[in-house]
Amino acid sequence: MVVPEAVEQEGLLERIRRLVLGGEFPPGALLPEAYLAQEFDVSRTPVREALKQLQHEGLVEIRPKVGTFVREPTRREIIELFQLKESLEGLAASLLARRGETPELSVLRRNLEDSDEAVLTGDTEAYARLVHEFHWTIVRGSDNYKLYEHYERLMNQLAYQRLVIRTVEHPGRIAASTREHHAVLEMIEHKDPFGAESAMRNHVYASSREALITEPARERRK
Amino acid sequence: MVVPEAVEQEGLLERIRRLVLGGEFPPGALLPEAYLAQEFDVSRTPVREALKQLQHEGLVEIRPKVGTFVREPTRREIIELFQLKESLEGLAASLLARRGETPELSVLRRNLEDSDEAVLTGDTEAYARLVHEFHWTIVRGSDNYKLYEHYERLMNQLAYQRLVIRTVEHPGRIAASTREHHAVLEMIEHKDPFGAESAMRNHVYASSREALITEPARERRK
DNA sequence: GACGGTCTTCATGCATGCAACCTAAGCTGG
DNA sequence: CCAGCTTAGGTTGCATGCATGAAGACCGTC
Repeated sequence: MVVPEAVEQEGLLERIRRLVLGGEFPPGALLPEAYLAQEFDVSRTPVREALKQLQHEGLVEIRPKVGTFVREPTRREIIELFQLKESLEGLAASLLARRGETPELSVLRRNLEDSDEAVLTGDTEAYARLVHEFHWTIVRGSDNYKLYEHYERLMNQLAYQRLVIRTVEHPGRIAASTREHHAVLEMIEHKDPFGAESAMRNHVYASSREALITEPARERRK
Repeated sequence: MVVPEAVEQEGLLERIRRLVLGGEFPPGALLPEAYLAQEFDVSRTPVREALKQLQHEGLVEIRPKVGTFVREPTRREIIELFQLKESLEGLAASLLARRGETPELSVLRRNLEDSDEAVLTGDTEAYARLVHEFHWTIVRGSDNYKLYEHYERLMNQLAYQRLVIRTVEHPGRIAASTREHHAVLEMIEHKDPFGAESAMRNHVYASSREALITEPARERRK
């Protein structure tokens, strides 16, 4: 699947998004247009356009005439987003299972081999990367680009990178997660859409529960 | 559920979106910033911001240095979007079935009564409106605002209004659709999340097949 | 008549300037 | 000492001007 990325101005949006997701600015911090403009050596106009995008993605909050602030999803929103994640990834697994032999399948097989090894060696960093690849490969393998787009948006809203790191650190979770991944791939290889969807949803649900346990219940700015 | 709508500049985005969805400009037509600016009595800057939003929603295509054009989804994209619709509405029905007695349930009951009457009297216009309300009520009743947001975005991409009109005109479809609506509500009232999801997905799938049959396979601008 | 090159026209992309407005700090009076 | 008001600083919101670039028309030539 081709993932077009216009280099033109999308670069700026990407860079600002990375800035926000990367945690360079703590949640609640002010993101002045002028600063970003100077930082990226452009004028305020394209910065404004990018920030408006990020607002619609839910990553920042623009308080009119006041400023743009880094937004942190509430616990409730995270739960809501994980429910969506479960549904979308379930759909992706189902669609992938319907397809014939695709390049994504060999990627998944290789991924699980590497994951097994990462579990044995205790390389949590590599494991986190492989988990990431596993999920994205399934979504890309669904051969549904609109699903891919919505999933991308969803992941951006989840500020996923910050969450998954903590989740992976749980000792027992890694082994369980790997087993679930194997189960998902097995269903896909058996061309069982329903089973694949079910396995995927179970996996996402279990994974989200872990993430929510780790996630402290913090609220801010009434 | 509260649906906040900032009146500030969202009004402009909404109005331009309505212009595009309403079919005032045929697909492929040029949407000059200057024209829109004059039409809505603002400068080009806010118009540009709104158009960039619509581009990310998939409603328009901005060809750099050339112009902004109304985009028509391809047949393949419509299929992809309907698959997403099936998944999201299935999730919504499932979540609604998990909830206790909510105001949305009485809305749905009333909706089906009115629908039955519209079927008898052959009032297709009222029926189309009721179908619209039925689906949105379920999504709102899911009590998942992120789902609501993604669904809204999905529906915008589907340019739904143009599609559903043609679908409803099929004679046999209306009766079947009503039966399916009743089945969905029954599952929800029985607090059967799995059954509700299943019934909803079946309904959306059947409805999408009708829409795709009616939809001519047209492609444009290679 | 057809083809190639140039040129005009037009729309976007971005920088900049100014006004509106919100926030907070400081000041004054009680 | 505190409360209310005033004022100054800062940030966004929008209008405007200019440069860039693309697409089509037009003209000259073969």
